[in-house]
Amino acid sequence: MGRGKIEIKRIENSSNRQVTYTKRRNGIIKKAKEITVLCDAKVSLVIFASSGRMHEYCSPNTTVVDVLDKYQSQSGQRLWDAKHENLSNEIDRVKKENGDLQIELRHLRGEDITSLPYQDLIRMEAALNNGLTAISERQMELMKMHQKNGRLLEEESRELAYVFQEKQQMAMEGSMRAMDNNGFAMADENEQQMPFGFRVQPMQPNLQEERFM
Amino acid sequence: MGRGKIEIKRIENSSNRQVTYTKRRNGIIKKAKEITVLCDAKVSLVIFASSGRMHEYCSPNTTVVDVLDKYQSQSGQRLWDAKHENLSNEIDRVKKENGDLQIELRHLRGEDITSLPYQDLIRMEAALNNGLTAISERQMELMKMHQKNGRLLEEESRELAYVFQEKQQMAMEGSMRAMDNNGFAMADENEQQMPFGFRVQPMQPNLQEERFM
DNA sequence: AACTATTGATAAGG
DNA sequence: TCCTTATCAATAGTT
Repeated sequence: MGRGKIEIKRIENSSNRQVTYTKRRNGIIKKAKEITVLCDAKVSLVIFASSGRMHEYCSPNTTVVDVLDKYQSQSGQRLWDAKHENLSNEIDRVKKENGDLQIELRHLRGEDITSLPYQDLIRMEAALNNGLTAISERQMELMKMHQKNGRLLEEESRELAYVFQEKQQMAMEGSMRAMDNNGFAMADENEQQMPFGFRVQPMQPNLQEERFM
Repeated sequence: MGRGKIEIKRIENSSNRQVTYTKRRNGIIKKAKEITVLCDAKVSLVIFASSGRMHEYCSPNTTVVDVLDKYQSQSGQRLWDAKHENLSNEIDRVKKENGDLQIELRHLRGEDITSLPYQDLIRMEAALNNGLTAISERQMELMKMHQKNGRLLEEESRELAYVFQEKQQMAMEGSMRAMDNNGFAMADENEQQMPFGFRVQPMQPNLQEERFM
């Protein structure tokens, strides 16, 4: 289709090749558009020149993704499953990590601990005590700061006293309750000692602590 | 190019459309092959008939995936990303959840708490106390079971006693230390009360507790 | 599916 | 790069 017949083999002359590429690329794209309209077809066409430049055609009302989804399902080839798999694996991994963290948190909150071995209970107790120590010290710090700043007003002082009293009260009750509930008979020589420290019952922070900050 | 000119619009006659589709599809694929050879181009061509049947052409030594990877990088369009946006979003979500859980755990362990408001400290203290109560009670249970099973041997009994004594000792020391360290002067009317409960220092589970399980 | 008149695409040249 | 145009290729309608 031209001034002379040509053999279908690589055009060695670079500029001729470039010209032919442009002409034929336009031709193919035109044909693609025509078959789309004439025959109700869906076409996805991507062409790269040897230079690397890209041109594409995709039927209207479609995306390359749509076409390739259908392509994938019909060809049986997996186009993006490999990529997909990586992401899925990472999700699974992070979700598992998430689950472990949740379980750890639940255990630290005293939930679902009946299945834990004694050893773990000891470890958790240590960790919890550790955390409580740090928090208590931090609370102390905060209050010292308040005092130094002279912002501990008369009213606040009374509220603080109330909070402490409350805490102490709860701690006592908690200890009593623990004894009652467990009804554990100590060995003779340790009868008067309270095992595992004095535990307070959890409290709701519905008091005026907010006013300290 | 035929016995008569045709308008480029949908061919209403179904069998005509089917015939034209086949002819033109072959034509396009032939052109694609030719430009591949003549011009060193890479082509990915996927065509769907309105019937749903698919035909494709892809340059030799290439895959559709290769071509579309290049397509994606050059077009700036997101081919896979669109597919994977949901997955990516989920990863982000789960990772964030993960981070939050990690932070919560660190806080409960007493780490990075200096930035926390007083209110949160109170809440955490409550949660930790809650957990300790549950764990203590569970430890009690386990020991009662041991006793009932008659498996609390003479030696174990002595070890148990030792452990309790140790705990009690540490609790006392912890309280003293807390007072010393904080040096917090209580309001007059609360002088004799210990704020925030008695905190024991963390302990290492290096004793003989393991033998209980 | 094959044929062929006709249009369309394009190679080479300007 | 774009236009021209002779020539070849694709294909519409027919058989």
